[in-house]
Amino acid sequence: MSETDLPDGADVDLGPLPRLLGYALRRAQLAVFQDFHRVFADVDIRPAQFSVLTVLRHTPGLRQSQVSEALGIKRTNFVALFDTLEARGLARRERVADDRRAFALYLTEEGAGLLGRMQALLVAHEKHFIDRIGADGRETLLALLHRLSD
Amino acid sequence: MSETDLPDGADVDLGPLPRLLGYALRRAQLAVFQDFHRVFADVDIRPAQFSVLTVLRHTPGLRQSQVSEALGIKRTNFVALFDTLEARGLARRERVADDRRAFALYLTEEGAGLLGRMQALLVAHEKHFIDRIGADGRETLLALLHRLSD
DNA sequence: TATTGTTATACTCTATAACTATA
DNA sequence: TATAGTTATAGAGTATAACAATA
Repeated sequence: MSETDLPDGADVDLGPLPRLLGYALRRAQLAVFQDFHRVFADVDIRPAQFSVLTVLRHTPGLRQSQVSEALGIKRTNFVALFDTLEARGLARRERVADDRRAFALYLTEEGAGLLGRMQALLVAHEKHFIDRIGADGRETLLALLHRLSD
Repeated sequence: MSETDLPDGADVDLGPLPRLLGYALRRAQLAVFQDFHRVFADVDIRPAQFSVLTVLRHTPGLRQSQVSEALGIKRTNFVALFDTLEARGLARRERVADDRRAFALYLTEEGAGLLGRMQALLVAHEKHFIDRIGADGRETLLALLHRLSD
């Protein structure tokens, strides 16, 4: 190994960094998203895509701008994201009768089916972290996170 | 406004999404990083740059690979990041005597000075969120986050 | 042979300006 | 004039492969 007494990268003391909310949040989010990618690699669904499909199942017929704004995705970036879902046959755009500029968004049957099958993956993914902090820890964490992002 | 009864984007019900750890973490991290950018815009320092400077103050003389690995930054991406800090005169590379492949990294006096002045910004930034969740909430949150990112 | 730092490169995510078709 | 969706584009952030110098 090393000739010095210096620790290797994994053991370096980060000083005050782990006490900073932003740093701790970034590391935690990275860990959770990495697990998401691992679990959902088979179905080739990324977090943002999953969030869109989930919103459409919960509230079908929302307009494109409503979905993108609610999820914090710029409407300009939402276009390609939804194009991908549509090209895969998981969701579709439908013209709105009383405003021909707008699209109403829906899951396809295939999209609903895939989302249904993904619930098992989602449970496994969440469980991986509930096992670390407990059900109570999860509730506490969610409440604190919501108060940060009000 | 709209002719329909549909809520606008900000009021769309996201369904089960806010109950998911990954989603809640992403939204919280976004809120905190946006505040970081707002507070540190004047000094033109980004979160990753701040983390490097902070580690170098706490442990001067670490090798480039140690810093990048400890912070979860690929060594290949660390090069340009540190080049920027060096070009701004905030940090420097120094050849290591017993391993001429490696660089030891240090803050410059200017870097230490800037980091010192940034402590006030950092306190204001953290306070913005401590005001929302309380000092106890912060301790609880940090503990939970660390257990997620073990 | 392995490691440290580097370059080149590509892919995702995010952000802004400008366009179209409708309202 | 304003809005919904779109295109083009540019900047971050992140990932891999391959190289030079050194161990």
